[in-house]
Amino acid sequence: MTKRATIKDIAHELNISTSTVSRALADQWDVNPDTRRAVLEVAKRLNYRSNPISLRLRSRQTWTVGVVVPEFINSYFAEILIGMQRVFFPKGYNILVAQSNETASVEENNLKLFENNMVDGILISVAQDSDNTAIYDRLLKNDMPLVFFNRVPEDIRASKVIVDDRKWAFLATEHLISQGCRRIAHFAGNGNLSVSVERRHGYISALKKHGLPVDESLIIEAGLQMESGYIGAMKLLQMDPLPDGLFAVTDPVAIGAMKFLKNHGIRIPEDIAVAGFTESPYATIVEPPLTTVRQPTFDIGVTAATLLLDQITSRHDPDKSDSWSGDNVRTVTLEAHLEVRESSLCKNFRGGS
Amino acid sequence: MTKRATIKDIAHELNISTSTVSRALADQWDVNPDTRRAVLEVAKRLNYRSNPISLRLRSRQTWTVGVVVPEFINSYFAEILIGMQRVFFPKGYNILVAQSNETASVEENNLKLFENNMVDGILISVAQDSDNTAIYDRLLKNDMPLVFFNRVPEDIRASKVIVDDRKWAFLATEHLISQGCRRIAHFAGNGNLSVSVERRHGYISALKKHGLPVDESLIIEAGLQMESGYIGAMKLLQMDPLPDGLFAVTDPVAIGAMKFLKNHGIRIPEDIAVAGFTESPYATIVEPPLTTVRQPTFDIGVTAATLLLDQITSRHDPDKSDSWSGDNVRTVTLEAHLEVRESSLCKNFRGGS
DNA sequence: TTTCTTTACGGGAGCGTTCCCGATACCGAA
DNA sequence: TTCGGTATCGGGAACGCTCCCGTAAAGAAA
Repeated sequence: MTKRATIKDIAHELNISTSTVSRALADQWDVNPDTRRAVLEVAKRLNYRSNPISLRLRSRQTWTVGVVVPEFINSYFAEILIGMQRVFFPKGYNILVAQSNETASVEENNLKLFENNMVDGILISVAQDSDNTAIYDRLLKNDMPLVFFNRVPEDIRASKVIVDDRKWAFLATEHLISQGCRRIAHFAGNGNLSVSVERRHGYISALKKHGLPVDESLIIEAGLQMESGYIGAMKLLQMDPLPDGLFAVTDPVAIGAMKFLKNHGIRIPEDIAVAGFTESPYATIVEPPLTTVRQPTFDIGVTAATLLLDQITSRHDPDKSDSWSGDNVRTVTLEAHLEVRESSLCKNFRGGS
Repeated sequence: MTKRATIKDIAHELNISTSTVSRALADQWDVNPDTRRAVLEVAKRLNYRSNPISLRLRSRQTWTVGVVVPEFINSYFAEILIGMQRVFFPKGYNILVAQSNETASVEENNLKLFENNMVDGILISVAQDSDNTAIYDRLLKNDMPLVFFNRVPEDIRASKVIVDDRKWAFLATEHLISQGCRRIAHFAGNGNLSVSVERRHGYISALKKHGLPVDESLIIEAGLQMESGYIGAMKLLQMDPLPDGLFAVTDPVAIGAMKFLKNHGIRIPEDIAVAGFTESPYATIVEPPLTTVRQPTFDIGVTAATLLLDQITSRHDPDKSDSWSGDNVRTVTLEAHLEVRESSLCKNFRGGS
């Protein structure tokens, strides 16, 4: 009852060797159909299931991959994780998840944990204040399969899965302009994070394209979460005149700002139009519903996982093993979608149909 | 570079046996301090880290636990998972997470996956339509450490971590009554789910205690997600007169209902006061902010994980091994908190300070 | 009959580690 | 000198499995 049947039990029962049982179970050619049948029957009767640990020891693989995310209570990364599961589970891989809590040192510990556990590969979206480039480099040098997604370091030669943050920030800002906004503020994320930098660039180039002045005082550097939205909105309120548009680096930031502004009698979108980034369920809950850029979260997970899986399997191929020439380094850019909602429908449309 | 140092490498380098190295690393008594020092030095130089797989094979433990949740994009279960991580990671255990998507068959597959992976224990919150009692029984009979949390089966003799759903539903309903509501509708979850049953009971007994009639037509059985809120609200609107209160089985249901009602010109809380259950970030985002019962998610995770850990470790104790007498079966009930917000502040308070 | 090939199976090493047990060497005591 | 004791170490099995290699039996080809 409590003891799990092993290959030895089957062998003993049939008076054959473990080798033969192993071959029968593995459906090899050099085993008599009769014995194979007998083996399978006994295996079924004893409810035999192979011991995954021994297989891992033998194959010198853990069949486990590690995923590091900044957090996963905001549904964005949770959805990505589901996409990754869809790829790895059918292939017999397990997934270990760790949160960096936006902290570089925690991220480093997570990576060490994964190394000690000898994961076969790592998927990572870097923390807000991360400067762990040296660690990524070491991992890559040690031949650890590694794929970045969503938040990626600039100067690392590794596979990445992203959306074109700059492009979609540009389009979101342009949308605000098209709605009649002329003084558009931007709540930017922290400096060195790829998504922050790119989205800020997109914002600026949209202004430039449409001949609007780039006013640095309208760019408020805060963070990525809701509290940052509050803080930014406080500064916003002190401006005279109030900007007529706001492009926030993330939805939570936008929502935090909206809450603060509404509490102070500012109407959205009439007084100020708002757009966020990275669709979340909140966007449809908040009032008015928030214009934002919807990312293909599930696909991001699937794509990143597939890239990693390629690296893992090709590593064991005798094809192109040690030479770096087997170029698995790819950057995949996925499409997104600008989800226009009421929070930004204003100005020339105001009072329209 | 690519090869990980083993105990053999150290032994070879120092011309001693692997046994001695093992003992030196394990800090045993019967090893010369000098050799121990030498071993540790070489280990450090070679960056030796023990191979977790071989340890698992030897110890006949996987140092892995499985967690089955209905979903984890709604932050509730995500927060619980973080609590579990806090317990297991420091002890060297890994966590495998699987979603049942509220489906019994998927849940069954998840459990089988965990069994095949030989997890040391399982934590589970059962799916909405689950009737996998036979499977839970089999797991328990096979000595699999098992702890239920949040959503638990009634008739299973296993450890459980819950909040008193009946009590808090009672208090939430009573709160609506105290606000002047006299015809309170209830959006109930599906029939057999523990939380649905208990919360419905709490709702009914609150009505009874305050001498209000229990009108079965006011109890609308839907689901647990936002769409159920829409559907319920549709039926609500057809009632004449409209109920003046609504207690929804979950926050998403409440929020879905609010959205529908607001779209149809119903004012909250003036026309109908609303309360939900299970705090989520949405509750503060939605307008008006939603009254709800806040659960100690992190503690639920910590508690469930601790109970499971106890079972796992005590199983390997020679103390009380095979006999069932070592009673690890416990039900822990954690406290919650009624979070009163504007969605339910009405009637006698209306127009007040 | 002899030789060769095919078919089917067993032996045993090895993955990395722990741990039981036996062996050696040295020391003081008889 | 001999003996029991202590400190230190090595040998080897074991965890469960795969896979390389060797080998026996049986049939086919010489």
